[in-house]
Formats: sequence, structure tokens, C-alpha cells
Amino acid sequence: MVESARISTRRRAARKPRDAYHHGDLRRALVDAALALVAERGPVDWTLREVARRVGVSHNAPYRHFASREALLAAVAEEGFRAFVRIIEEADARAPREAEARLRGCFATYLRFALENPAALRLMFSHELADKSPYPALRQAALAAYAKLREMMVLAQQEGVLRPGDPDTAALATWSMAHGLSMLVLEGQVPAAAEPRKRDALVEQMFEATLRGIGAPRPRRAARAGTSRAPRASAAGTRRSRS
Amino acid sequence: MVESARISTRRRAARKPRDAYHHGDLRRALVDAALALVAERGPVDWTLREVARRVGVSHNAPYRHFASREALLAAVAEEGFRAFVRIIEEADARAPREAEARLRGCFATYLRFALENPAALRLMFSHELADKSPYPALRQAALAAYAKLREMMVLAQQEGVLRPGDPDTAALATWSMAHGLSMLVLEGQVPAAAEPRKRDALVEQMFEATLRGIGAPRPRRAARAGTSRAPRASAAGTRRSRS
DNA sequence: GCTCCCGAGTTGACACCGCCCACATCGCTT
DNA sequence: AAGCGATGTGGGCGGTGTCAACTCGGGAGC
Repeated sequence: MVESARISTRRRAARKPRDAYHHGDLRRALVDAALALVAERGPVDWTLREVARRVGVSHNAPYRHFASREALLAAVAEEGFRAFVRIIEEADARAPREAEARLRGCFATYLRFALENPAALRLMFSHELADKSPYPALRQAALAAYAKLREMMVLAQQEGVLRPGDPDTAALATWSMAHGLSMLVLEGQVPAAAEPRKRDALVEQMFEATLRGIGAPRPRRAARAGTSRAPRASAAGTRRSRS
Repeated sequence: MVESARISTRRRAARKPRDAYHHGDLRRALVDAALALVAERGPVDWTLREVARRVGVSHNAPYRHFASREALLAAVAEEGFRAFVRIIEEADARAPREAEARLRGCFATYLRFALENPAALRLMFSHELADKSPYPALRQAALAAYAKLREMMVLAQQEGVLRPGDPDTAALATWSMAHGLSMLVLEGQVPAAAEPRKRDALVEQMFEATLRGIGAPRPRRAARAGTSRAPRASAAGTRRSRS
């Protein structure tokens, strides 16, 4: 039903004259193959040589595009971040204009991404990408993802859905909750998450808790009646669908 | 000031007759050395042979105690979980009896543990320890850690600090927030966390948000006056120490 | 007190890995 | 047309995880 959140490099594979000595776009092909391999085997026993083998080049060709095995992994993580914001934005575009609904969708999409790309998510957060990191592009991509989230927070504050104040606080709280939940579910620490139904309910509960934590203090959804807001029936309907 | 939260295997090193052919307690020595090495280099470029070298045995000796490199890593992760609950319990024993303060301490301790044992924490959550996992001891240790957290939630609910309901929901929300925050800080995604002062304030804000999310609905700390509760002065004092 | 046995540690080997080197091949510039 | 830099190739080195065969030594049984 909902479009898959699985990472895929959409851009066409850049005509590959198979027999040619020079590969059309080896760098991209390497990242794609590496991503697939990470998804299959995880980033631990992941072999630079095997990536090269899959792409059909010699075991040394990757070194023309990446300084080291780790550099390629960093590129994969970077691609992961980009795919992440793309998927978030797609979901956001489909969502209603109401800030709360958008936040809810963003939150759920985070977990969906985690479930469909577990290895990629782990990889994205397995690098120390502190300022001293030798992979500025990776850091850049990560910051872009954060910027997207922060932007949503600012909008939500303007709409009065969130309590006013530093948007970074709200963004951090939301991100922490979504990220922590994703990691725990990925780890199998949350047995209830095995069944999709229960999992959805769980995500909903966690979102509710987050929203109570950073949402506007009292009135929220009761005292706000009378403003030119969309009817709350839809929102309330999705909120507690059963139980 | 506060005792270090760094992992260390306390039990005495089991007399090691240095010259002996048979090592006194090689298994434990291996886990200790492995833990140290993980802390130094991270679990990625971590070498089974080097662990053996450090302990002073041949490169194949570990195979008498662990089936594979990964099995040793799993043992390290397991030790990490055990150290984690130990540290949480120590902090809990020092904290006041009030449920909210205990939760606050637990929350802060989580981040402290993460900052002092970043590699260990990552390792602990890098294994898929779902039911099918070949490392039941690891899973067991992880479940014990969760049980500890859940127990605190139940107590907090009984004291009326948390809203009644499934304690697992509250536990999951707290764990998610603490874990997500820790990972993001470790990753350098939270620039403010560089300075200890700002970091403490941040942790406090995140805890407040969590507590609002799962805490008792309205009255909390105002309407509860009159019960046989400890004076709220102390709690309020630590809550907003400055700004 | 001697024997034997089996857990615990050792040596050796194999396939594979990441990375460095020198070399081959192409496409573009002048 | 020449050549030059970017891109891909093949070989090799030190190191790694793991398997197999070997050796050591302490304790049980007599």
C-alpha cells in the first residue's frame, strides 16, 4: 500500500557499455552494491573485495574512488541519510497540512525506515561523525536530516502545537525517542514489535508520550476549538483506532 | 566526585601462576582484555589474535572458550549489560527514596554510562539478540537490564508519579529516550553536549520531557500536597538549578 | 606411586582480507 | 598525432579467522 521505504538509488545506472575498459559510473555502482551487501550481511563482515567482485571490477578498482574500505562505508551511510530525508519528505508531502499529523507521520516513518533498512540505519549511526570526522560529506548529510526535523518543529511551534521555546530541544526529544525506539525494536528488545498490529499501537503510544512531553501545556486539542483548524475528527480517528 | 561508571570486572583475577602451562582463568582474562581493546579501538578493527597476544597465550587458545570471534564479542556485550545494571543499581542505592528522583538518577546514569563506555554501549546494541540469536546468555543479560528498569516504573506508578497503565509502555518510552539521546550524543549529533554544563542541562530537559510524557496527568507536584510525601523542596531544588 | 585420560594450550596451515606497488588502457586536450 | 592524466588490472605483503593435529599436565582410579 504505502510505497516502500527501502533505500534505492533512483538515478539511472549511467549507461554501462559492459565491455568497456572504463566503467560508466563505477563510484555509484560501488555504493549501490555496497549498500546491498550491507543489507545482506551487515557492515561487520562486509568485504571490499566482494563489492568489487559484484560490480565486476578488479579488487583494486574501488581505490580509485574511495581511500579505504571505511570511506566506502561512510559513503553508504551518507547515501542512507539522503534516502532518509527523501523518504521523510515524501511521507510529509502526502500527509495533511496539520502540524500534529505531520509529526506523527514523520515519527512513524522513522520506524518504518529502520525496519526496512536496519543495517543501513545502524551503519549511519555507527560512525563517530564528530567534527573531527574525516568524512565531512557524511556529517553534512546527517546535518541536513536534522535540519529537516528542526524545520518541522519550528512550524509546529508556530501552529501552537508545541510549547514555545528552543526548537532544538523539541527536535532532540523527538529524534531521541524515534531513534531509541527504532534501535530497541531492531535489537529485538521489544517483543511486542514482532506483530505489525501491536507495533503500530506501540509507535502510536510512543508518539503520544513524546507529544505530551514537548507539546503545548494545557489547552491542546480542547481549547483550540474555534480557530480555522481542520475538523479534529480525522486526527482523533487515527489516534485511537481501537482499544 | 561520583564514582566512575567505567566498566571493570571486579572479581579478583583468580590467582594466575604465571609460569603455568594452564592459565588460571583464561576465559575471564580474555573477556577483560577484549573489553579493554574494544574500548580502545572499537569493535570493528578488533582482533581476536591481539586479544590472545595481550593475555599472553597463543592465537588459538581463545577457541577453547569461545566458538568464534563473534562469540567473544557477545560475551563482552553481555558483561556490558551486567556492568550496566550494576552501575544503575549503585546510583539507585545512593539516590533518595522518592520515585521521581530515582528515575532522574537512572536517566542521567544511562548517559553517563554511554559517555564513559561508548564502544561497549554500541557493542551491546549492535547484535541482533532476537530470540533466534545464538547467544542466549547475552539476551538474558539484556532482559535483566530491562527488568530492572521496569521494576522502577512499577514502583513509580505505585507512588503515583507515573500515570497508571502498562508499565512496559512507560519503560519503553524512558529507555527509548535515554538510549536515543545517548546514541545521538555519542555520534556527535548534539553539538551542545560537548560542554559538560550544557550537557547536564540537556539531559535534564530530556528527562523533563519524558516525565511529562509518561507522568501522572494533571495534579503532579501541586495537587499531591497533603499526602505523606517527602518535602518537595529538595526535588524542586535540583530540578531547576539554574535558568 | 604409577598409569592413563582428557581438558587446556600450541604449532602449523589455508584461504581470504585490506592496502601498496608497478603496469595497462582509455579519453581528452593541444 | 602525441601524450598525459584519470581509471582499471595484476601481483604481492603482512595480517586475520578458523580448522586440524599435536603436546602438555593435573587429577582419578587402582
